[in-house]
Amino acid sequence: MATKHHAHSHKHEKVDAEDALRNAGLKVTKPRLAILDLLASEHGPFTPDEIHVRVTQSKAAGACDLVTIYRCLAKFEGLSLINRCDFGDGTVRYELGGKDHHHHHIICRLCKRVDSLPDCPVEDKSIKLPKTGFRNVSHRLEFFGICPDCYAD
Amino acid sequence: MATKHHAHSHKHEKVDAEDALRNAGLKVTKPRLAILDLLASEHGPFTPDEIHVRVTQSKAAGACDLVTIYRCLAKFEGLSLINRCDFGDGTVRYELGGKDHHHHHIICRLCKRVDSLPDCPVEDKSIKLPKTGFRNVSHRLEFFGICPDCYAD
DNA sequence: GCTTAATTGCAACTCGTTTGCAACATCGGC
DNA sequence: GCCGATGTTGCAAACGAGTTGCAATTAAGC
Ligand SMILES: [Mn+2]
Ligand SMILES: [Mn+2]
Ligand SMILES: [Zn+2]
Ligand SMILES: [Zn+2]
Repeated sequence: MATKHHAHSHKHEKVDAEDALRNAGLKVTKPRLAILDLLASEHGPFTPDEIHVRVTQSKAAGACDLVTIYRCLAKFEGLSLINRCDFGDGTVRYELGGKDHHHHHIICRLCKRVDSLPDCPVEDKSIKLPKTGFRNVSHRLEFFGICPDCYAD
Repeated sequence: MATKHHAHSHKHEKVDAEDALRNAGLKVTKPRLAILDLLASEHGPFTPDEIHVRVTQSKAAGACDLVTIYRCLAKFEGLSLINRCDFGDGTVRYELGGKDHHHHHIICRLCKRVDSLPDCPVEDKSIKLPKTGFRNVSHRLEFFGICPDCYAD
């Protein structure tokens, strides 16, 4: 259930991103491919600024404006191509996402390192949510602590 | 375990807030009392702006600057007198807090109403946190949904 | 190729929050 | 009660992530 190949393409790494854009009804542009390629190659999550720096430095796409990064990310998020993470530190972060990529993170309070937690404890253990009368309930859950590297003092 | 009375005070409603400030080593000022009184009388949580409006309108304390609200809230939070809530909507909120006031919220995506959930499912059910090697782990958990009032269409 | 609609760059803007600094109020000591 | 040291406040200016208007550019369909 992956890796569909275009008959005439020689750039295999980009086929997935191109397909994703075409399927979403978006035009295939250099900045968009570069963003999707970055997020596919590193889990992140990355801030728009970090994405901008990396995309601009990458040979693939020449420099592009930060505004373009913001606008692409907004589009991608609206189409559920990526997930937005908010760790409450004044900037947002993005990682590749979609339906079945729901997961959570643990962030080191000192070095800010972000680890992804593979399982969602809310879904897994069917935590008893107090009956609130709310419908269509989703959740946001993040953990904070001191990572092994940082408590080696 | 509450309601210590100052021998000479006639303003009984303010004794708690005054004690809290004195115990924290902070000077007792009108804006600080007004903020603590507000948070003691309504659960909130409130944005700094909302606090500013209510404090300024309250007869108790004359107008004070928004900057003062921010500075008081920062001090209070540092001393764990209040808790900061971040619902990811571009502004922060505060409610009375401290050690044993840990709880979570469910926010309506439409009308933005905030309900407090009395129990913490993470602590209650000792959710098996994947062994991350992190120490001193805390968490942030919020729920989002459509409240009963809003899905009456 | 040509047309049209989407995308981009640039500059200006928004808005929550922070900071510098001088005026001021609180508190402990007298 | 007054006084001085220290903490607190108001005002204005700055900050920074994110947004918006608009003209120039480019991808996509024919
Ligand atoms: Mn992740
Ligand atoms: Mn609450
Ligand atoms: Zn989850
Ligand atoms: Zn909890």
